[in-house]
Formats: sequence, structure tokens, C-alpha cells
Amino acid sequence: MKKFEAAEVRSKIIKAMAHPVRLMIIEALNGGDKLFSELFTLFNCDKSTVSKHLLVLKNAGIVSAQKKGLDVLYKLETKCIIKFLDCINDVINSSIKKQAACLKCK
Amino acid sequence: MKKFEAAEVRSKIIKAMAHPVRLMIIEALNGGDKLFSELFTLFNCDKSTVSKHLLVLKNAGIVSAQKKGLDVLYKLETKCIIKFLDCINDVINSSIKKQAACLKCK
DNA sequence: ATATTTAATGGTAAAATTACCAATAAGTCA
DNA sequence: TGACTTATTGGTAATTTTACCATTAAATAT
Repeated sequence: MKKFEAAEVRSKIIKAMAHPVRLMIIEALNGGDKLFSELFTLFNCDKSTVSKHLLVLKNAGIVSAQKKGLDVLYKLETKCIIKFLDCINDVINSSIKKQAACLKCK
Repeated sequence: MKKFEAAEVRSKIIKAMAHPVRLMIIEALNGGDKLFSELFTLFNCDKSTVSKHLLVLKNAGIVSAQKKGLDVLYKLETKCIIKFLDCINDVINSSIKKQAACLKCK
């Protein structure tokens, strides 16, 4: 596989994470499997919007879905993603530090 | 800070990674600091396009830039991001396995 | 000084993402 | 069966992202 193709596949997965609602879904599911109805209550947007965000995550292989009566149980398939969020926090924190240092210099 | 705001900040960082060219830049910089002119040769797109991708990464705090004569030296600020790429590979591999298993069932 | 080389910025058209509403599909229960 | 409940899909307008071309800004060298 060419390097660019590999990067394309990876970027699709990352793009699936790159939305605040989808990030919060991932974090919620890290605390345990959740029904659609439970996830839906976390946000104040349309039900169809949440459903489509979940579809994006499912297509990326990040979550899986399983019918439970009228409801649907969602599951986080890739726990390692949570570790990544710690790294993101590092990026944020070091940015904040630099901004603070910059203010001092003025 | 509200949960949603925190997720928004995080998603901005992740969005900055969510492009094949920007991912390849990150990987290239993980191998060591690179000049713009070196990075540019990796892609066959316009120079301004590469420059703008670098700006996105810089604004996200993922890389830093430093003038070196006519050229600019770029540096990866957050090495932990590379570990995340391993996780992404896990997602991809487990997706491939599932697809393979699915084919068997037919 | 000015000609040259290089990265960055402005502008813009095309493509992708997003969120809502309406309609549909899937399951439950009387 | 038929009424009801719930998640999903279709459609669409608004927003965002992207890539190129043209221009500008910054540094070097003659």
C-alpha cells in the first residue's frame, strides 16, 4: 500500500473522532455500554443527528451496535482511543503554558 | 469548563490531524525536524496547500515553526501523537479481521 | 539598490460536513 | 391486526474544508 493511501485510511478514522458530540459519545461509552436512548439524553440536538454521529463512529469501526428490543446497545470497540485523549490533553496543556509564558514576556 | 466546551477544544486538535497530508507531515516530523522545502517534496500538491496544512498544525499546537534563512524549520511539538497512530492501526486491523470473518460466513 | 528565491497570504470555486425536519423501518403490546 | 414507541434514513440548506492560482512578504546575493 502506498504511503498516501495508508494515511487516507488513518485520516478517515481520525475524522470520525473529530467532532465534539462524537468525542463525548466515545467518552461515555468508555464508562460502559450504553443504549441509544441513554446517549441521546446527553445532548440537546435532534435524535437523527445523534443517530448519524453514531453511524459515523460505527462505519469507522470505533463502536458497534446491537438491537435490544426497540432500543440499540452501543459499545466502544477500541479502548485504546481513550489513551489518545490523554495525549490531546497534553497538547492543550502545553499550548496553554506557552500562551501564559508569552503573556509574561510582554 | 462545561463538558461540551472541553470536547470542542479537543475536537479542534483532532480535526487538525484528520487529513492525510497533515498525518504524513506529522509522521515525517516524528523522524526529525524538517525544512519546509523538504516537507514540500513529499507531496505533489501546490506549495501554498502544504503551507496551509502546516498552518493548521501550528495553530493546533502540534508543530512549531522557526525561520532558517529563506527556509522554515518545522518541529513536532507533541510526540505522544505518534503513539495514537498505533491505536489507529489497531482500529484498522480489527476492522479488517471482522470483514474477513464476515466473508467466511457467506 | 534590485533581482532572485522561497514561504506565506488572499481570493475563490468545488467538495465535504453538519443539523434539522419529514418520512420510514423495526419492535412491542393491547 | 392495529396502535404505539423508538431508532434510522432521505432530503436539504447552511456551514466548513480544501486546493489551486495570483499576489505578497521575507531573506539572500549580485
